[in-house]
Amino acid sequence: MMISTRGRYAIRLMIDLAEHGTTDYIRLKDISERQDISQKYLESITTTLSKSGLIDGAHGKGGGYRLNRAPEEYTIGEILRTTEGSLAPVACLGCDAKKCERESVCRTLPMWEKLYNLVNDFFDSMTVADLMKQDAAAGFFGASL
Amino acid sequence: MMISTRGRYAIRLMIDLAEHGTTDYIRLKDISERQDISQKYLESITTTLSKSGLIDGAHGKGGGYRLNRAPEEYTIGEILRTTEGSLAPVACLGCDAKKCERESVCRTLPMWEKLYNLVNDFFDSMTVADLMKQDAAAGFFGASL
DNA sequence: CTTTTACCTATTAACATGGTAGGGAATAGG
DNA sequence: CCTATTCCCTACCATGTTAATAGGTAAAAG
Repeated sequence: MMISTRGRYAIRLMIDLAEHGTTDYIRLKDISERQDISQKYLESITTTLSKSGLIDGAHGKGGGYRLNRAPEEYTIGEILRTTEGSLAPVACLGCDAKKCERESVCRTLPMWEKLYNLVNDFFDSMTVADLMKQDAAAGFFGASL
Repeated sequence: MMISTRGRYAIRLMIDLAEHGTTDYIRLKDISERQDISQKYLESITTTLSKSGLIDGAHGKGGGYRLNRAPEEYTIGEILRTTEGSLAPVACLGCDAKKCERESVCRTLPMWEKLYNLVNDFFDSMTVADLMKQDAAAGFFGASL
């Protein structure tokens, strides 16, 4: 397992925001009902996204959340790295990497690094807008590779 | 995190076996010392690998473990799937996938499936022999992609 | 029949995941 | 000002996974 519910819910939340609010603020309550995710759990995710500047929150009546940019300007990689911390496949890579003393003789490190790049490039190559466009039944992913 | 110590140790163990024993059995004690991994922990990994037919174990004096095939006939994907269970990036994919009722309307599932294939193909495209050949200081991975 | 090795079955400490609970602070509308 | 609404913040918890350790049993060699 690599991507937890946090990251996956974050993506669904961003898509929901993109679909339902262009300029208006969207209440968490509505997103919670539409996406069938606990409002309390969503709160912890929006807090992270808001602090990182991905979304904008407004208090009080008429408040809620709103995207700060156009959907095509959010890469999935950015969303996942914000909510999951790092997409590193092993402990010796990524932001909170613990230095390994076998690093200089490690025969597998180059492999992990290559995969790390592969995964980052994969997620950075698609945006929230891309996921909106696709039809669930016959996604455009089916064709290529 | 995606690959735990179990899978990483398994790869190192297979490389060690490939390097030190062509026909002879290699004692776990020696591997443990060379790789600096607890012998007891290695035991739990060799049990899995042995049951799946990747390696062959022999009791008593002169016993130990041995590869069943040539190093170039073991893909890294096979080793990792054996020890880690599945390389699925999310809970709704892989061997122990929990059926999701949103599957038919899920906008992100095709993305996870594509990544899943990407990761499996990545690990299936390289063998134990490939990792043996490469020099740690300047691996051949550095060049491509 | 003793040594050496693999093999088997627990148990454990630490950590991550996936939430829940209970408020506080700000804003809008009256 | 007052009240409802909404985001925001801190703490807590139940469960599962990870990364081992412990203590044995079985088989093979000599």
